[in-house]
Amino acid sequence: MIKTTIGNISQQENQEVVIEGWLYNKRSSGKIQFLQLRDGTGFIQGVAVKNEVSSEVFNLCKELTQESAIRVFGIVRKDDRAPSGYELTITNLELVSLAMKYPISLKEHGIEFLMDHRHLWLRSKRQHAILKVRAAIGRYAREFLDNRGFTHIDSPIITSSAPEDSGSLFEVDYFGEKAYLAQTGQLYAEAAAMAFGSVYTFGPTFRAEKSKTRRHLNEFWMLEPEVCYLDHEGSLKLQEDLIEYIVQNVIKSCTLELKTLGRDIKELEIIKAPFPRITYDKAVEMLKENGMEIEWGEDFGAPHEIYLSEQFNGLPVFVTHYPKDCKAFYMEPDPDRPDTVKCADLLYPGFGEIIGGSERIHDLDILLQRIQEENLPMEVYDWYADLRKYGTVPHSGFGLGLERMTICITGVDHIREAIPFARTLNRITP
RNA sequence: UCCUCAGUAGCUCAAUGGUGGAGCAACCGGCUGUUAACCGGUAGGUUACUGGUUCGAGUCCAGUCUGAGGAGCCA
Repeated sequence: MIKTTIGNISQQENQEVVIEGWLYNKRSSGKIQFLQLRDGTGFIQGVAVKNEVSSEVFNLCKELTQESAIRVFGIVRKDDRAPSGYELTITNLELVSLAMKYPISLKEHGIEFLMDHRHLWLRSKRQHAILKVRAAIGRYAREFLDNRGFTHIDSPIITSSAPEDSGSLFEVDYFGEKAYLAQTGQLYAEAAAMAFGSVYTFGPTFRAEKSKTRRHLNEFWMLEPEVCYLDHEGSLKLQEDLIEYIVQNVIKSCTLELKTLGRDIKELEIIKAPFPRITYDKAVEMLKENGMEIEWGEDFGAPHEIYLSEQFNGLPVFVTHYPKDCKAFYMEPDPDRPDTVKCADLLYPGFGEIIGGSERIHDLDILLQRIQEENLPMEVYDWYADLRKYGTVPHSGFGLGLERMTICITGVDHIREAIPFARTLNRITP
């Protein structure tokens, strides 16, 4: 008798094993019961035949309710009728706990109902697959950077200042003083980069925007690499290598999950560096040629980004050198085009922006001038300006949205399914 | 914040201004290969809330609440 998991079941063919899990679903005839089991690592069907098990076990099968916790003993059989290729011929069954009437059936449900039951919805096949992919993305992102000698630095979540002049910060009380939940770890990453060379932060960020779209969360996870002595072009190379590494490894390790999600693998296999690059100027030109309304100097809306993202044979595209008025104060102006900055957004086909990044201003005077131009409170950026006083160097960084990356790889249509417990405009529970 | 739409059984949805129904889930029974199994039966309702029009309102009108889709903001 071997204790095993469904994920490893192929190694136990024709052996008697025990699986500890839950009843996902059940179908029965008078003398045969099909138990759909799950244990967190996968799904498998257990078959109990009346003549081949004790009457106690067969009757217990009949009593089982959806999501009851059970310990299932059986022999692993290869079976072409099974979606995963394997079945379990049940020999014995232990009830760990009988589930009460389970609210989520396998039929259709509305999104409000499902989000109200998110704590249970996580158990369903599709949600399970999405979150396995999300975990893999985070794992490969860290692996890629760790392999390149990056140091993982945690930036604070409670901060005293607003890095960008927006009213999009969640306010918290900090011993009687106003503080805010971080909407980026970038400024801290820049400080750490000057100490460690290449760093990244990876943590939750918060935006108090009353966004109501399939692309926005009020709490989301962001990977923010920051590298000293790295210019704009070097940053783009790092970004495309990172995306390629994540996508190609997820294809390999999450085959079953992507199949569950009905994802077309071919669309993912072609995601390999280098990615095409166009300037903002060129992008505006393309949009105008397509008859879309846009004037130079305006930032792109969702329809613009989607259109641009789909013009490059299924590859993500870098849009570089935006007008400086569209972008954050800390971005390095392009000496050849001082009205633009050395930045890039990476637009994923059919989705839009998944990365935003730039070379940072490293010159103290230019930084102070930009802070002034944007009417930002100078005292807030005191320590940030310090980084330009003591051995300043050119450096670049970017932010990758974990949930957006998850959408692009899984193909799910709404970002609330790309995070375990979404925080959105109308939802803070469960 | 703006625009659009919706709210009826636990869930997903029907119901011309005229006796509120079905499928699934639950419960009882049947079936030895089911893949959201199937078949028969039972039970299940303050039609989101408040007010109005009407002989009569789930249905029409006004307001409120809740949610969804889209826009803006961005990762």
